[in-house]
Amino acid sequence: MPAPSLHWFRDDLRLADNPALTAAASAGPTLCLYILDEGGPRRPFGGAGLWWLSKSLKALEQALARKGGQLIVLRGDPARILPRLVEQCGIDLVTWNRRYDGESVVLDRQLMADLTAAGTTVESFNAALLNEPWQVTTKTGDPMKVFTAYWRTARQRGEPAAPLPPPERIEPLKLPAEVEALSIADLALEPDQPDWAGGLRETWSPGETAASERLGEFLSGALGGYAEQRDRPDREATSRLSPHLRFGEIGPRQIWHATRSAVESGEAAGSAADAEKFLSEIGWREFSYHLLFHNPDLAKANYNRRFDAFPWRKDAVALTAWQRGLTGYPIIDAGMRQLWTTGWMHNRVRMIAASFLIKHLLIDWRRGEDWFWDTLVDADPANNPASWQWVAGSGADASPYYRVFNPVTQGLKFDPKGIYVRRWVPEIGELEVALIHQPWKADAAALRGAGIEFGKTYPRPIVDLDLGRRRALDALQAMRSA
DNA sequence: TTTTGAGTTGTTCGA
DNA sequence: GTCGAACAACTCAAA
Repeated sequence: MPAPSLHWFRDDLRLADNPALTAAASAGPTLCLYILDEGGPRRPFGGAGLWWLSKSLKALEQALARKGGQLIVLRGDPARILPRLVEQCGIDLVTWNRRYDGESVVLDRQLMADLTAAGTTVESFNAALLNEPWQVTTKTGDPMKVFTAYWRTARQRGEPAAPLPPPERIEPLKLPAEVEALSIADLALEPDQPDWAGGLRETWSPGETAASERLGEFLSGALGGYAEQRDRPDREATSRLSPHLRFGEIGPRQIWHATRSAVESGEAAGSAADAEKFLSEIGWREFSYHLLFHNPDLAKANYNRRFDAFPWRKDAVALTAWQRGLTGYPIIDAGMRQLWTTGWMHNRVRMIAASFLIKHLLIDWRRGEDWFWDTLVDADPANNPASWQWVAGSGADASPYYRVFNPVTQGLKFDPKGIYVRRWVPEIGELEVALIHQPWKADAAALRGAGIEFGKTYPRPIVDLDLGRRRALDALQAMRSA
């Protein structure tokens, strides 16, 4: 007896390895629903995230249509929309894939209770993680707090399940006339006036198909040498899968198995060591979700509460200079402009830029986390706060306090020829390699030759590195003795 | 309960 | 130019 079912898409905008969609589609005619969550307690998407979402929903709509299905889009508060829709459409089965941020956990739990009480079956699944956050524990059953121990324990649980194929066919459920579905364009997710998304369009292809192609290209290309090259922002040495993962256009089980089989069959360019390094990055994503689930206020509160006494500075001028890529430190300015233009920043540069804001400028990590949340296409409720707290030293597995990245040293080490800087900070591009990461050391002739006038074409450094470093170490001392 | 070894991503100094 | 040590002390995980 076919049961009218509803699959609620959230952070799982794909057909393959989507257990909740598969369950709904095999039960009977299926209403495929996306709700733009507005006005509820959940953290709203940033601008870059909304852009990606609009493209990803379009790709999902087309993919569903190829299977006979239809994407229904609504906007508003899911807690109000979903129960009414279930009643209006006579739905017997509601499915979704689980989310792990505190607000979503509360909302989903409440919805499950309400719908179940009203006589609807609700089934939730795991599409986002290799391991549920509660499945990896210490011997005493506590959440893990150290990455290496976490990842070792997670690995000992065995291979992740094999990914599911997409449903062969999705029978659409006819909507009653009183339900007014929107088009994706109605959501007005893309920037209009001004249209700042040109760099995003040039850089990215959202959607499940593109995600799968990206993984394939990575495995047969940049995976070779990944362990060594992944820190080089001047090269195409990373997977660039992060926004696809963020929106669930691809899942970690698919990545895991594709990587393993590509290496074993010899199709991949990389060694087993490269694959291990890459998969451990997936492990960091898992660890971040583990931390978020067990610490729902991860984006708001210091994981290590001793940092509540940290003497942050308020400095709107410096914060703006950092956001706009006008700090006078080329590697940082390059990263911040790459972020603004493409919605993405190389991970190594994220660490350098974050360390600079937190330590040299002494600005609260939450200001930086907010900015990344708004501008990153991969802004993730777990990865973003966990990584910022890690750099700040307030997070799990925190770095020693004296680990203050020097933007010149880091630039010379990871962008040795200045290729990355020249690409994003072209106004100093004529400087020779020795000066490209420290233009203030150029003499008058070199500056004239490169067409640089400090304060006009490019800023002087907004803070002295030695002063900034000492001030950061002093601040940590002050916090410790507070 | 106590003890012990270990812990993503660095910088600077001085030999 | 290269290399090792110091940086200062804390928490976690497991035996």
